[in-house]
This record gives sequence, structure tokens and C-alpha cells, in this order.
Amino acid sequence: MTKARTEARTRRRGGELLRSIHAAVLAELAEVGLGRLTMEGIARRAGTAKTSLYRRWASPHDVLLDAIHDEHPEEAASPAADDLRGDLLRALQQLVAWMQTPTAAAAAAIVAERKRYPELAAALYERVFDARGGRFTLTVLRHYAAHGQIDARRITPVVADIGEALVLKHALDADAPPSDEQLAAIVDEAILPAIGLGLDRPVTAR
Amino acid sequence: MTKARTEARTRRRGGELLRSIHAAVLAELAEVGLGRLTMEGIARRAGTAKTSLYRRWASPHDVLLDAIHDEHPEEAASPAADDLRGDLLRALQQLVAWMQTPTAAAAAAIVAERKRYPELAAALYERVFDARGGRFTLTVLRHYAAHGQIDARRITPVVADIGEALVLKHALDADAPPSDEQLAAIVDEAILPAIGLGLDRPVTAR
DNA sequence: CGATTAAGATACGTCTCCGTAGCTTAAATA
DNA sequence: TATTTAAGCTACGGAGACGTATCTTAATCG
Repeated sequence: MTKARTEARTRRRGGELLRSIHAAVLAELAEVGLGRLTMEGIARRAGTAKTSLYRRWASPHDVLLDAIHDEHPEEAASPAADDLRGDLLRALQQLVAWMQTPTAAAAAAIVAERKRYPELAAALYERVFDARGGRFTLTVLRHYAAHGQIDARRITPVVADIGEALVLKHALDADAPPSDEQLAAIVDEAILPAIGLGLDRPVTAR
Repeated sequence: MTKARTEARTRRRGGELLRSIHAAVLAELAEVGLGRLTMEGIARRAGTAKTSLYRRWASPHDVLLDAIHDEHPEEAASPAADDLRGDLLRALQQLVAWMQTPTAAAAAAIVAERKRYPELAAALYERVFDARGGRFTLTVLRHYAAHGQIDARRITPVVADIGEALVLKHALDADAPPSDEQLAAIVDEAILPAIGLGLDRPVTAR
């Protein structure tokens, strides 16, 4: 008697199976967390056999690293027009969009537990954060500084981090990314004043 | 023959034992993470019997909640002198000091995994973040606004978060809290400009 | 001091995951 | 089509944690 289970007759190989496994490990990470990632769990979710995983990877973390490596988005930084405020806003919107990616969720989990799994964190920085520029608003700020529209001396490490830091903090506090209005407030009330382009009064009534 | 193990002759009870268990669960959390907290691990580390834990708590998370509840620091906000910059700096220093606390490490772990363990996160906010004011720089800003030294309309939610957000981001990026010089840069380059007290040129050469 | 309370020690069956072995069989390749 | 390659399936002993039960005994209280 053949098995005749629900698993049908088709046997996936190579790329198709690989993509399924990558999706499975990211989903598993989101559900059970980094500390409970397990070969059995990944195999279950991917609908494959544990032995097939062990043929390619030695541990759940190795599977995860491969998944992160292959799924990273790799989008370019925003090209700057002649609209500093709009470009800053778009840069933060790109950041928010990326934050809702499965890869970003995985990255957050890894960063949060970096003390426990330093190799994972190191690989993450190497393969994701360094690969994509990382810096969202900094790209914009440098562009306008290069064109003499803002004082280059104002673009300190602290100033370059303001936008990202506030988006991050908002996401942590509210458990949701900031809205476009909140992004605008970040630009108007924090970033622009820091580069010497503050308005005389708050833009958002409050 | 009695056991004569290293565990000596003294049997701890009540408060002493409880404190040991609280320390154990925080240490265990730091070492293995929230997803791998285990009654056996806590018992081992506290040098007590698993059965003694089950008599009081139903799960590792319950032990952890008790520990957080009892260990929270509860320090008061900085009293404001007539030195806005200095008070902001001191507020951020208080934040940095708290971040190095075991309770803060536990809080970070819980916040990072709040999607997975929402009851834990809820309890954390209730028992820690609400209990202590939470807001470090906000207390200072409100004080000076009340005394008319800064424009109250400038103190928006975004502006109130700038200091904390940058400290947090620095800690995440560098895996270490910011130094006093870096705190000063945060105050001078981000917070003060946002409340309309920016200097004409950057304070820290860079 | 005697009685009561709470902690320590041990043991148990059950689960889940570990990593590996062996075999079968579908898919790709020559 | 025949062969090779890679995936699926099942099973195993080992480890660690689960939650509970039982018994002993130290600490505390009346």
C-alpha cells in the first residue's frame, strides 16, 4: 500500500522547495521566536522531511541565515529631487515599508537577542544591513549638503539618526509603525530643526 | 546517611528564598531568553527544588512577573534646577543607568517578544512602565515650559521622544549605552534645536 | 517542647526535539 | 529509456523539560 496521504504525488525539488523552506523558517521565527526555532518545526511548516533539512543545514540558525540572505529586498535609496522635506518623508516611508517585511521581523528578533546568538547577529549585519545601505535619511541629507542647501557640519551622527530613531521608538511604543502624519511630524519637529531649518512655530497643532 | 551535599544545613524560607528565586529568573532570562525560560532552569539556578516553585507559581512567566514586580527601582524624576541643558543631560543619564539594570534587560526581552507573549507585555507596562513615570526628558521639558522658559507648543509627542529614541537607537546599534559625550550631543544637536533653542553652529566638532 | 508549616529530595510517565540510519521513490539527466 | 540524484518516510535511542506524587526534614510558631 502506498501512503496516499494528502501530500499528493508531486515531489518538490531545488528552488521551489528551497523557497518554501525559507518562507517556513521566517514564519516559524515569527511565531515561536528565535529561541524555539527547531528543525522539526521548520520541516513541519514547510511540508518536508526533517532529513531533507539536515542534508543541507546543520541547525535552524543556518536555515534562517540562508533565508535572510536570499530574501533581502535590496531596494535603492530614494533619488533626491529638489524637495528636502518630501525626500525625507519618502525616506522614512521606505523605512516603514521595509519594517513590515518578514525579513525585518526576523532582523528585529535577531537584534533583540544578539547577546545570546552573536554569530547570527554578525551574519545579519554583514548580509543585510551592510548590503542594503541601511541609512535612509542619511542618503537624503548628504545629497542636499553636497548641493549646498544645508550646512554639512550639521549632519552629525546624532542628526543622521533622528528619523530612524523616532520611527523605531514609535514602533516599539505603539506596536505599530507611524502613520504618514506622524512621519511628517518627525520631519517637521525633529529633523528639520536639527539641520537649522526649523519653522518658527510647530507645524502640527497639538 | 544524610546527603551531606554542598547545600549545607540551612534551609531558606520566605523572603530570602524568594529573593534568590527572583534573581535566578532574571539571570536565567538574560542567559537563555524568554522562549527558553524553564521551571527546571530557574530551580537549578536558585538552588531550590522544582516542587518549591510549583507550589507558588504555575509557569516560568509567572515567576518572572513576580520578579519584575518586586525588583523595579522606583526612582523619582530629576528635580529641575535652573539649567535646562544640564537637567536634560541628567534625565538621559538616569535613563542610561536604568537601562543597565537587570529589570531593564528583562523589560527589553519582553518588549521584543510582545507579539508572542502579550500577557507578559501587558503586565510589564502595568507594573513597571506605568508605575515609574517612564518619561525621563518629558518631566524636564514640562517643568521649563511651565516656567515659561520654553514654548509649550513645541513640546509635542515627537519632541518629547527625541532623547529617549536616540539613546535607544544608539544602544541598539552599538550594543552599548551612549557615553556622556554622546548624550551631550543628543541634547545639543537634537533636543535643544527641536525646542527652538538650537545654537547657530554644531556644538561638537565633527 | 510539640505541633505546624514550608522546603528539599527523589521518582515517575509523557512529550518534544535531537541527530542519524535505512530504505523507497519521484524528478532530473544522459 | 536507463541511470543518477535528491526528496520523502519511518524509526530509533538519547536528552531535557513537563507536571505530579510521595516522603523527609528543617524552620517557625503556639
